[in-house]
Amino acid sequence: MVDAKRIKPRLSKLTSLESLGQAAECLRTLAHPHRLRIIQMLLAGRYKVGELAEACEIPSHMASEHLRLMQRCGFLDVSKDGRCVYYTIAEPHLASIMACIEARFGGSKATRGSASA
Amino acid sequence: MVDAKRIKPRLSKLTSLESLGQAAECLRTLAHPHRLRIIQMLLAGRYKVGELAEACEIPSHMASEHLRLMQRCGFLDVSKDGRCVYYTIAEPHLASIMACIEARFGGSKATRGSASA
DNA sequence: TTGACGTATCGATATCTTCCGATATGTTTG
DNA sequence: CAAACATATCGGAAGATATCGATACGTCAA
Repeated sequence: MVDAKRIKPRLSKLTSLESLGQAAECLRTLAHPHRLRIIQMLLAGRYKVGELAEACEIPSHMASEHLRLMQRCGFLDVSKDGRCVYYTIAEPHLASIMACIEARFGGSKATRGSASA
Repeated sequence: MVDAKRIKPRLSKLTSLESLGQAAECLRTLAHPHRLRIIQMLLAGRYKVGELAEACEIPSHMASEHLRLMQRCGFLDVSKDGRCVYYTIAEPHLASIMACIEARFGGSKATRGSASA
């Protein structure tokens, strides 16, 4: 081995740029303080749009837009009850990503056991 | 269930909007296919700018910009060797976040054991 | 029905990001 | 020294995103 090349690990297991593109889209959707808070709340309980908006200190029509964005990329599900609308977590991986984020940025301790990193 | 209210968990442990703002910034930095690939490679080995650029299929001056971005937000460290420049992972949490991303977006199998879905 | 309420949508604007070509810097080789 | 090389920086064009006020829609109560 003439080469430092030997150290080079299996590039074979790189995620395809296409998949990374999807991942990047999801991360961009995630990358907003109000949306992070919404997800954090939704991982912990059931809230309607107005409550989420209030917790984020934004008008509810803006919470609505954030929610629609996250719904359209598969993060959330919707259900209506009278004139109230409830969104729920649809993508289970959000829990572990949120755990990573909380591990790095303080906030809350792990919700219940099973924290990954 | 009249008492959906009962389910409301401690909002007390919400991460502050300020911290979520920082988290969002980091996520935005992460949210790019070429940057994700660069991080994935750097988590696995040592590469110079040109190699990273080639793996991302971009001109190296663009890899350079991505690297600078990630360095400025604390993800990477730099070291020079002759006319080559090596970047290395400076933020240990990147490993766990990358693991989450890989768990969700296929690409590579878990680095060691613990495969999820 | 009317009005109040909760949520959603629209159009415009301000801001940020990505990408590119051109060019600059620093390093090694001849 | 000059030329080749690896990397970095600059300026601008194109596109994406955030936010806002206005307004529309569906539901409930009187």
